[in-house]
Amino acid sequence: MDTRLNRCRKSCRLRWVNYLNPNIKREEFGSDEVDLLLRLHKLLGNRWSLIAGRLPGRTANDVKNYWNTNLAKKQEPCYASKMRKREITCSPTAPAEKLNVIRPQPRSFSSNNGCSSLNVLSEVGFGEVSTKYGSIITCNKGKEKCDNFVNNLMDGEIMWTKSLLEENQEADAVGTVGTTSDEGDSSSTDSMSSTFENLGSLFNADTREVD
DNA sequence: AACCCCTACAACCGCCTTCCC
DNA sequence: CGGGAAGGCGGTTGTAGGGGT
Repeated sequence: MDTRLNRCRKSCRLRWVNYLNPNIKREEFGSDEVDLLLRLHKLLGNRWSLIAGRLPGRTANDVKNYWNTNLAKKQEPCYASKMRKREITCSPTAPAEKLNVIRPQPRSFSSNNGCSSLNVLSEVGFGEVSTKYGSIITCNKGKEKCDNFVNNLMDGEIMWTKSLLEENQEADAVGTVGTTSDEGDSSSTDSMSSTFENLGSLFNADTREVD
C-alpha cells in the first residue's frame, strides 16, 4: 500500500481546520446554536466563517453543511426536491444572496497603531471581524485607553450578540431584513454602517457606560 | 441479499486577498 | 510597484452509510 498521500498545504490545513482540530464540537447543533445561526445568516448572508466565529467549536464547513442539509430546507421547503431533480445547481443558500450582504472593503492594519486592538480582538474571538471589518472600525484609542478597552471587550462581545439578536427580532417583525438588490455592493455602505453600529459601540466601550 | 434512494459531511475547486521579495 | 506564494473563503462535489423495498 502506498502510504504517500498527495496532500498539499491547503488540504492539510483544511483537514485540520475542519476535522482534526480538537476544539471542534462533534455533538449536534443545539437549539440555541440553531437560533443564533439563523439570525446570523439572516444578518450576514453566506459568511460562514463569520457565523462560525460566533459559534464556539463550530467550523465554517460545519455551519455551511448544517445549513445546507437542515436549515436551507426550512427556509426553502421545495429545495430538496429541486436539488434531487437538479433543477437548481446552486447552493440552497442562494436565496441569501439576495440579502443585503455586508461586503466591507478589505483593509490591512499596521501593528504600530498605538493600541493593537485588532490583535486583541483576534484573541477574544473577533479575529474575522478584526481583520475583515477593520475598515469600518475606527480605533482611535491611545495607549492609555487600551487597558480599559480590553477590559470592556468581553462585556462588549456579549452586548454585541445581544444587540444582534434584538436587532434581528425587530427586523423579523418588520420583515425588512433580507430584501435588497442583487447589486447590493454599491449600496452596502449604509447597511454596513448600521449593521456594525453594534461593533462600533463595542469599540467605543471605553467611552460609555456598560449596561 | 441486492438494489435504489437519500442524507450528512469531508474534501475539492476556483477565486480573491494578503504577504513578501 | 509588480509578481509569485501562501492563506482563506464560499460554492460545489463525491461518497460512505443508513433506510426502505
